[in-house]
Amino acid sequence: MATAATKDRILDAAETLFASHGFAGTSLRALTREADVNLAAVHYHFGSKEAVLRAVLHRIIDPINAERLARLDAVEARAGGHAPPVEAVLEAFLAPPLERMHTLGARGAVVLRFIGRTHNEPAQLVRDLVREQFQVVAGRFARALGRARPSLPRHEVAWRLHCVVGVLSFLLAQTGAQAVLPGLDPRDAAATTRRLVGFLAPGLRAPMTPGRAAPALAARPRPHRRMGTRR
Amino acid sequence: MATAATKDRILDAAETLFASHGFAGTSLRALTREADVNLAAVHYHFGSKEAVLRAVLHRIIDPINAERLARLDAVEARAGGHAPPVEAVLEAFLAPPLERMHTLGARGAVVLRFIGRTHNEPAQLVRDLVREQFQVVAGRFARALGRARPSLPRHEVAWRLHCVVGVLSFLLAQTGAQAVLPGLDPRDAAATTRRLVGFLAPGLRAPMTPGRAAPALAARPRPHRRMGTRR
DNA sequence: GTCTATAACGGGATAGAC
DNA sequence: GTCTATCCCGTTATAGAC
Repeated sequence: MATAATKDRILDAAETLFASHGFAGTSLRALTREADVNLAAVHYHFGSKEAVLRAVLHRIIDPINAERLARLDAVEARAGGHAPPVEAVLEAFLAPPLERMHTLGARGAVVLRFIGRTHNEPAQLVRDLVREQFQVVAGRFARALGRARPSLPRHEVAWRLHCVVGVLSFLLAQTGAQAVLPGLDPRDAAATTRRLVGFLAPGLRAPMTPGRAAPALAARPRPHRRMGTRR
Repeated sequence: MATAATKDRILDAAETLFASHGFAGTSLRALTREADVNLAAVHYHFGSKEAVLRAVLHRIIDPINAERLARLDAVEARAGGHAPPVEAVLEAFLAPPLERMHTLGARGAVVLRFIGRTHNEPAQLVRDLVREQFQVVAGRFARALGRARPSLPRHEVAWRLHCVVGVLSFLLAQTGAQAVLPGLDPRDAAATTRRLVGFLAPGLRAPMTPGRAAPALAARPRPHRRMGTRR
């Protein structure tokens, strides 16, 4: 069908450009140039720039979140009534986006960057849409992690999961960038996942931070203030 | 002096708007409205929108990075030839931006969000400027962490520091947002720092991830693929 | 469904009076 | 140093022919 091709070309181009320059930084003309499509076609198929964004977001994020939930189901089923270990829950959360790289082929790197960016997009609209789609997933994973670490207050678990999202989105956002991640091969999703789990799981397993911290923690530079007042 | 007031009002407004809507999402007209300044004044004082960005970036980031280095100096001096503990190095890195909140008063929350955003700004220009200013700091902290964990390959240390930046920037970017961080009081910098150190230090202390991971880690849903091909 | 043409407006930048 | 007025271009969106 020739008509579907146009629509998909628009979505592909939008992915690429939004991933690289953000929503506000991408004009519809740049989009039509990249997609080799007429300007009016965009409005015919989607109605507005905002609608294009919504479509792109769903196409990318929905399958990943579905896969996350499916894996969490599997992990919990395997644990059979018990709380699954933190590492398994983490992997169910982290692996789906990382593995997306392969199933998407050439578009993989772009999509990963897109996902990474969305969580910190300046455009309010983008963040709202993402949060909305993400809410269910975050809730289920927070509960799973809470069961794995019952000694932690619920808000602490939620906060730590939030940190996990921060790391993931930051790394994804730089996919394909100039060697910022030495030794990290974005095409080896399994290795990246293991590495991330290895880094994050200890933090999730850590006990509550004590009011008074480790000995060296009190080390502040004595009156040495060089923070600079306004010039 | 009445002339300096205009320039500073422009910088203040730029901070606020760039932090909220990003570089591309902020127009010079919006800027002049916020600053209550004439459009031509912006060009007189700075020359271009890009130059405004550069000025704002330096005003915010330079003192924080200087403070980071000063604290790292202090921490290393205290260790007296030995490698300072991971926790102390982490705190020297994390505390300065978090404490900035206080010294800046009302502008504090805005500035924090700005810092968080810049690391993931869609605009290439912003990321380049930030990377340039950040390079020296990142290098010194990576070396300090490497000395603290001599058994880790250098690129692994760099990668983990990268993850730390990811967490920090993600949290900062949401400063002042709608209760996304339950239980985290952005005005108590010391508590936030402790909490972050408590979460991140275990990951930095962790040994290299083994090729084959922990038992539960192999848990993948068997042919269950629901990742969704393109529709 | 796809095109051209254009509307209606906002963008950054600048000239020149004061 | 600060203003008004204006240039010129790019922006989203739409009308209407094909």
